Amino acid sequence: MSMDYMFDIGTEIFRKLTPIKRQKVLLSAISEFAENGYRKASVNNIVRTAEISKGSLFQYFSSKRKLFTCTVDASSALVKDYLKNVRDETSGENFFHRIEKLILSGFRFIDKHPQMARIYFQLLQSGEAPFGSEQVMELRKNAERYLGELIMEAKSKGELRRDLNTDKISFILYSLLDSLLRAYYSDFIGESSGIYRASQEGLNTWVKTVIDFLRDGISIHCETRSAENEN
Amino acid sequence: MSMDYMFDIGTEIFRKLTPIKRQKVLLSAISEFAENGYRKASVNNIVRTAEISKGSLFQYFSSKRKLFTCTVDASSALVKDYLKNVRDETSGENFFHRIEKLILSGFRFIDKHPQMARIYFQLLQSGEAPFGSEQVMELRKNAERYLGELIMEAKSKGELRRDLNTDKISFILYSLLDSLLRAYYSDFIGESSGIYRASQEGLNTWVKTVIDFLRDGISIHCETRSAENEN
DNA sequence: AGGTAGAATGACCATCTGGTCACAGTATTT
DNA sequence: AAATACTGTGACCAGATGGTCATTCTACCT
Repeated sequence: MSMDYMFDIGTEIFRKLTPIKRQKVLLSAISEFAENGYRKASVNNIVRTAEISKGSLFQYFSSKRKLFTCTVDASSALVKDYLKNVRDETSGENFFHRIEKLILSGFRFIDKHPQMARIYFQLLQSGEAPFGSEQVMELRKNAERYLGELIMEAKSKGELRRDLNTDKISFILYSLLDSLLRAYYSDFIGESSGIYRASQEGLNTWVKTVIDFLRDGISIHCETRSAENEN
Repeated sequence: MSMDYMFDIGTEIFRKLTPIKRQKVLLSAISEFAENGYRKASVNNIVRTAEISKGSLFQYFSSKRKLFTCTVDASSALVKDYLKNVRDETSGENFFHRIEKLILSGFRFIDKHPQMARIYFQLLQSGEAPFGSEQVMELRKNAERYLGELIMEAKSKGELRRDLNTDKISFILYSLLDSLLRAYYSDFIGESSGIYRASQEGLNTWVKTVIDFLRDGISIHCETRSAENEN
């Protein structure tokens, strides 16, 4: 782990640099993009904080756009790592436990890599991407596919109802998880709900609420339900 | 309705203009902001499509920022209108029916005012606002409060379980609805799920899926559930 | 030490930005 | 008809943007 995520990135010249310098440049870029989004991010700022000349930056990455896609690639490589870890570590466990661990792992990712999280979030919903929306779509599709696999596995193990549409539930589940993580990350989404920078305990009760909701919904249950359905 | 949403907006001079001209200016601004977001939106473009001089625009709205907040105000006034209508028209109906109508009303809003919807969406999650995040938070809080009232009403009518935390469920519900509407609006969110520009029929099955999910969750139910809980 | 290949540099470029203001145009009042 | 008040206008401003390239510097090879 650690710095593997910045390997196949940038031009040859960039890859010849010492790891320290490479990291300094990439971290500067990540920081600037995270803080300002793609458009307002300034290459001038990046070269200043990275302490290199502008000419060098454009020798490392042929354009601002390219530099951005590289930072995104680095970030999504890390995300995939987290996802894979959760899947492996919870293999065989109950579906709802797996989702619980997935959420907690998401919180940890945000704690450790808030700037990458920010880039990722901005990208995934504002669509303010310098490249076509296909690549953004691909990121989302990957996540939904991942959830879809968990769901199918759980269905076959009898933990979920078989009549559920996997794709639709994947979408719904993704929306929910995404929203939780965003709320943990962002003040103006999460403050009212109390998720933003919540304590471990606060997070746990939130996760419990969400899992319960996933499991059973919100209606009055069982015998009573059939009556309620008629209105 | 129709054009009421652009009344108390802009400077005195702007308000003295003929409604036609006012609308032309505001629509130009809305269009530009929707297409490019706040930052990339260009006042030069706005004055060009509105066919006024730049000097005039800055006499109507003292700054780009002010112009933006005015378009947002206009949009959110319209949104409130829609919300209020749904609440009034479904008064007394079953909770899940109300939510269903709320979603459908959301789709209609997007159909009729796609540009306003875009501005609203961008604002509410990218946080790329020219003003403090408090105002953005306020928009979201309003929506959650609205849902919270529906939920409390339903609880008191015995349609929802009393042990549910209203605030948390409001948050979850908001996330779900927001995500649905976004998917209907945006290609790169909604294409994989098939919601994007879906037919009326496609939308209906989606709404049904979501409502069912809300009602009952995804686990195996009743007798079987207690066994499942143990793993 | 001299030569050479490749990397670092920052002044410079065209273009765009939000915003201003002296002036021109047009009603309205006297 | 003259004077006054108000609105419209676009050339112009300072600043920032992404990107370039002739030049300088550095390090390795002979």
